[in-house]
Amino acid sequence: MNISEKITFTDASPDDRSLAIREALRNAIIDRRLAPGTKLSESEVGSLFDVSRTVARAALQMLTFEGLVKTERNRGAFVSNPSPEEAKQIFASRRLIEPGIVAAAVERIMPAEIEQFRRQLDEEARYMNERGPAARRGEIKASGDFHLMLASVAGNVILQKFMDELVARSSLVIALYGRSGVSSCGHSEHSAILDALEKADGARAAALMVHHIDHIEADLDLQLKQGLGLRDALEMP
Amino acid sequence: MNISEKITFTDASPDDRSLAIREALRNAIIDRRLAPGTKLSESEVGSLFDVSRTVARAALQMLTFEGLVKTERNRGAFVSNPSPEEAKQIFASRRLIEPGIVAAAVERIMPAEIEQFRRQLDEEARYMNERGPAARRGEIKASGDFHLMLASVAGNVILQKFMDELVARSSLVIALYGRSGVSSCGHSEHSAILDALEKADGARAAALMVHHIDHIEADLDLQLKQGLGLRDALEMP
DNA sequence: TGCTTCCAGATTGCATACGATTTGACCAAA
DNA sequence: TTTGGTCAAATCGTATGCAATCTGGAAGCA
Repeated sequence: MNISEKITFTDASPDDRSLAIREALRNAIIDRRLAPGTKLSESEVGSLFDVSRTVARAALQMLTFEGLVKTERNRGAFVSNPSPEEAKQIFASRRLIEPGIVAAAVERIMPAEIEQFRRQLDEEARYMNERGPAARRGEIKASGDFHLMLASVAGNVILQKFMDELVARSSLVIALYGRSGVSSCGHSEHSAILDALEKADGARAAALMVHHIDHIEADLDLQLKQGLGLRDALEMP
Repeated sequence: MNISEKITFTDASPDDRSLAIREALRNAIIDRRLAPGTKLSESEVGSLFDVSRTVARAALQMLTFEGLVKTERNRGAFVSNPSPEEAKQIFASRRLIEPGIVAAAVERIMPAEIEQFRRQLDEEARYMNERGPAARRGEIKASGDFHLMLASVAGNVILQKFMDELVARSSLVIALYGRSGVSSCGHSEHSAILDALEKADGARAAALMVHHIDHIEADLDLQLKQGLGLRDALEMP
């Protein structure tokens, strides 16, 4: 395992260390530092973060709930290896939820937040112009953060949680099935959405969002993709 | 605590007992046998189900993730006491998701499933005509099950999980803020939705669903409601 | 060689032990 | 009566130990 970002526990999180571990693993997964299928053994995670198996286990359980990790009884936890079917469902869910989110965001967004979005887009652009895997990771992360910021502005905590899950799982899917790594048109589309937001044009923003999701999904190669996991293949009648 | 429905572990669930406990507690909560605010101590839950705190804790953690239980550090777990604000967000989420679910269900529903829905509606009607708290509980449960069946037919596992959470939390909200207990018009509206489904009229089914959700929410009294919990009141700036 | 059997190592599932934190009661003082 | 302080009981957070299960490879047999 290769989790460089060691956590200083006493620092940011005086309590609930399992939550911090969950966050660290989450970041590692959506950053692709942990590849799908990687085994996450309780003792290994525990010793990496200097905690007992108990708390490592709690973190893994949380990730399992989010769908980022799959656990098999008596075998352990593995980074999820979403099937094409799963991928389609993830994007179907997003197509359903995100237009509503931008519509809500239009009603509530404040000038200061628009400014924040602009800065976010600048960061996206910076990563886009850089080369190398680190920049790619940064780009994926930043792109996801755009959607999460929207959810945050929309002001519905429940939808925000759903989006947290959907965006994270999308990152996994893109890592697995992405043709070009990141759809390069993503940035300009984000930009267009923000423009519509600024003009308080909810209908347009929602429509743009649907197209945006379509484009992301269109950049995937969801045709059975040789692998399929072999184990999953047999479980699928 | 008053959980009559003792589980026979070795029976239905050879594995993962925490999952069974979660299910039992879930049912107790959405059936209102466990009132909002009730403390769910780890040791108590554990001894009730004849398991150690470890597995009881896991069950409570799952329920916390679903929003049915709130845990405070070093204090324990309590049945959620959703605020009016939370309630509004729950229904806003449902208004966003459920129309899409019925639309998807229209595309995939099979005759056998329609038959199943009819039986479900019959059961709803039976409870509706009975009197007494047990019938009320049955009615709430059956009414929620209708929505869950729809999600199941829609065939999107992720949305199904979201709906699981939303329906369960809705039950809690109705228990807390429901004016008439159950909106009596619910049954006929379910019936109308099913008719539209049968005629494969997706647009109409979706529209009916939105109205249905509106009606459920309209039956709630979400005006601050005296209580507010005192503790929550201070945490809310 | 190829196939089956069996055992050792590793890992999880679960229970329990111990320290830390909170709570509520009791008692004293104003 | 009310306020404030101290302490014991209860409960949670976490580590660890043991049994059950799975895996992989070595040995045995055809």
